Amino acid sequence: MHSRAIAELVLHVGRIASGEGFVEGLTAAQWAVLRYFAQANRFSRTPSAFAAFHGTTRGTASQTIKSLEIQGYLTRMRSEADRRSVRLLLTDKARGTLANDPFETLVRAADALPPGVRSHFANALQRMLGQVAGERGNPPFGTCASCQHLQSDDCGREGQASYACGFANEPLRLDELDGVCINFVPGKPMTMNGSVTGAAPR
Amino acid sequence: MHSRAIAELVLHVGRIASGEGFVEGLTAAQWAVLRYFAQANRFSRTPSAFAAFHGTTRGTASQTIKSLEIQGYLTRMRSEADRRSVRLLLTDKARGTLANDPFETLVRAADALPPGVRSHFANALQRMLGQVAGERGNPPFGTCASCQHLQSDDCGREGQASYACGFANEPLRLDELDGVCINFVPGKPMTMNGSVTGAAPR
DNA sequence: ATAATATAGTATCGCTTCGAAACTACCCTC
DNA sequence: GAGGGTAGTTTCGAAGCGATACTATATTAT
Repeated sequence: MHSRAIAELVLHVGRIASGEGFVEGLTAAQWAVLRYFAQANRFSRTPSAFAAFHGTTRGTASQTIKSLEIQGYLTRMRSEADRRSVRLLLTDKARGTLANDPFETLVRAADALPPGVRSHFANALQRMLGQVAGERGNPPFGTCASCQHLQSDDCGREGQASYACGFANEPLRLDELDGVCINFVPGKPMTMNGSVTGAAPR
Repeated sequence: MHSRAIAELVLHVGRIASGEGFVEGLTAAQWAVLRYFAQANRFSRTPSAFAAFHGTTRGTASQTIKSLEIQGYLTRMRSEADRRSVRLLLTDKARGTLANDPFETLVRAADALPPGVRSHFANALQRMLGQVAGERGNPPFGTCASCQHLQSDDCGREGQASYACGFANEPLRLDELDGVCINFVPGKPMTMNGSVTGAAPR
């Protein structure tokens, strides 16, 4: 199978999985917003971050978000730190609805891959994304696990490592490490030694 | 990496690669039409087939095709066999323009995968497509190589096999075996009586 | 044959979405 | 505190889409 056919497959799978968007009365763009805010970390739950992620304009993102707010899927809070900024959170209604996302068929398909294949598949996809995003000037969008800004400080205590984001200068809870972040920089993959770098997060 | 993240990656790669559609003055939908008619085989170069492939309606497909015809990217011919039907062909202009398809970045990314990884990647993708298309009721769309309708008649002569499509009852030229077909049925991968059939799965 | 039904494709209508540009409010630096 | 940058919204026009109705041709039943 040739590269062109593979590329076409990627597009086709995505189109079929996310198209037919009118399940549950939501459009494809609206599903994308809900999915984004379900996986974005604390620093990235803003209209601008979604716009960058989705490759659209802030204006368009703003409209889609507003429509979801009106329907009760999102709630907004102004940021304390930056009064221009807005925090969006999924409502319980949204979390329930996400189970019916047409996109879930694709999740199941990924889940059905044999475990060995799955990890290689994911790696290949991530490489492709890196290359495509690079050529197109899109931000990479990854998780803390492989981000240059991740700082870990295990303090010599067993099983008690604490993490922080060197970019935001904020400590990170363990459950936050899996969130997608707009400030992601594809740095080195794994943990570092016990030395803390620079200023300690307060 | 979890299944959900993988699924999201597939969508995201596809979105970034095919989005930003206004390169060369064509929209994303128009690029999709050009790509389709560049790879569809003789039986599948019709508006309806494209609509089925792309997961849209015939009306929408008709509009997009008309716009491309007006711009000189497609030419139309009425079918001789079925006078309702229409054959669309890419013009030279279209073939030249396809080189600037934003989608080519994705092709390059697929091409940059190590050869061993690439084939596994393609297999995994195809499995996922099969599952998703099945759940969603989309036609599978594959090539003759793995289609149930493919009939080969090697006449005992070495290297002189001739092929035919049992569905259309038409002989197939060798160069037609790689085209995507709307009548594809995912039958057995490699039928052929006891003879060497290409490379073994490595 | 003729009628009924199905299919390929097109045209029209209204709704939604999108991107561009203008605008407000806020932050930061000098 | 002035200037420039950023977060977000609004407005507007263009394009896309899906639904529906329509024409023309095929196919099947009677």
